[in-house]
Amino acid sequence: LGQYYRAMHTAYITTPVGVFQAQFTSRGLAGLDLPTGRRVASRKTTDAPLPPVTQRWRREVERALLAVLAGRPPSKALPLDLSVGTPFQQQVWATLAAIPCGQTRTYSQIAAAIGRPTAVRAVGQACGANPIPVFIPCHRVLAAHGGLGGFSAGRKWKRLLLDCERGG
DNA sequence: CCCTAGCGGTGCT
DNA sequence: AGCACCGCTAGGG
Repeated sequence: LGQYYRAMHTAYITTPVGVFQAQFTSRGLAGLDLPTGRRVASRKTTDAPLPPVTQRWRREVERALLAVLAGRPPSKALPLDLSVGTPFQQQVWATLAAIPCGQTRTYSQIAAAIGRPTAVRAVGQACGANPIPVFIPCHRVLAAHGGLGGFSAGRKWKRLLLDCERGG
């Protein structure tokens, strides 16, 4: 398996809706920060030098992000590093990753899917701890009775991502 | 619509 | 050990 470097490399990815910030470890994409209104225009967006593998991953993430925002599912799976989570969180995140594009689930359904039907609120917390939004699609999890539910980067982003996937 | 009680994982002390 | 968070939910005004 080789050595595992937890140290992160940061890369900035510019899109029509703002500048995303990606963190990479030696295993792949480990974190994605969505644009926060104030960072969009003025913040520095120049990457420090990246190792060649990371440069390639950066291009893949950029391509995938632009595809998602254009309403198309990404063509290839990205290397994701989800090693930071607890076992419970990793179960939740794996279940999120299995929700097909264009579909949604409720927090209760996720809880049932991992065999903890009453841990609904903990599922919500695990969704909030998801370090790779968009690609671990926590935005596809909605509240039980038609509510949008929360989103760590703000409900505005949740709606935008859902609109991208619904509109086609 | 609101409010409330109950829920379970996580992190801090 | 205890305790205060939370992207929740079902039930009842």
